[in-house]
Amino acid sequence: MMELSIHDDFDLNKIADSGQCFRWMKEESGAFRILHRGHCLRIRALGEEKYMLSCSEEEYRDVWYDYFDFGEDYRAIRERIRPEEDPFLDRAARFGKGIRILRQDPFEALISFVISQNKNIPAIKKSIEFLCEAAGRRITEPEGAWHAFPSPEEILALTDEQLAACKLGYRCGYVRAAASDVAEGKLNLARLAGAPGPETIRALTAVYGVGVKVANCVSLFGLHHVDAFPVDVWIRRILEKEYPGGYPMEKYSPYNGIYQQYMFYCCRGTYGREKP
DNA sequence: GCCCAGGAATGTA
DNA sequence: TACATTCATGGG
Repeated sequence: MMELSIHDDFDLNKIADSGQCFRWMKEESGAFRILHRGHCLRIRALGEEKYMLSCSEEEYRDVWYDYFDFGEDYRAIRERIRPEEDPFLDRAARFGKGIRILRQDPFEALISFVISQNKNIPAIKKSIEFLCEAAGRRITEPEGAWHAFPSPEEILALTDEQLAACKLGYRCGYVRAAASDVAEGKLNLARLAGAPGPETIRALTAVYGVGVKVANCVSLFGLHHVDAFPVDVWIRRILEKEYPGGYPMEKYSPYNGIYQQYMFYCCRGTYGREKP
């Protein structure tokens, strides 16, 4: 156990609800249980920018500091927005203040966003949990048992029936193809983390079942290319309404992905109904 | 029952 | 290149 003070943007509830991670679980105590690379963390807000974490200081330094991207100054990134030039984005960023882009495992992000296509977020979470229970390493702790996200090989070891039981529908073949490309080395995610954006999108969209939108989600959430800009149905509606003359992508480079998250969090589910 | 979901592959003109 | 259709399943 350790206590932590964070003075930069950091809001657990907003991050959990931002659509970038699917394995955060809110416990009855109000703490979040987070699974990441075979580690399990319970974290709870204490108020006054203080947090209680269930890990050792060593594990925090080795795993969680990086995961939460605490090396980045999100307040400074928000303050680059000029309210007089872009009142909508300013409003979205203030509403989404506290969101960070997690440094999630690239393979987990790849499979998760392949599964995400044409599903809503609760359904995505269920499918991913089914997949982890079916294929992921079981980890038992005093606080309970859980399953790590499976490796490519562990996914490939599943039968078609086992994969279908995860309620992946027509995405079963996509998941298998993505796992296979990574297992065979045709897709080198570690290398792409340091590759240019366009090359990364090209390599990802070469995978069967990965289109431009999923490729951008993997770039942003799995490879931490914070300039990647996923356009889903909600972002498309937001851009059509708020930026009829076109969204100024160059102006906001290299932080387009972060601003996209503010817009997504702020407006998902509202456009077509009412304004934020 | 009905419509839609952090879409992509495939077919058609 | 630009649309249209199809895909499997669950949430609301």
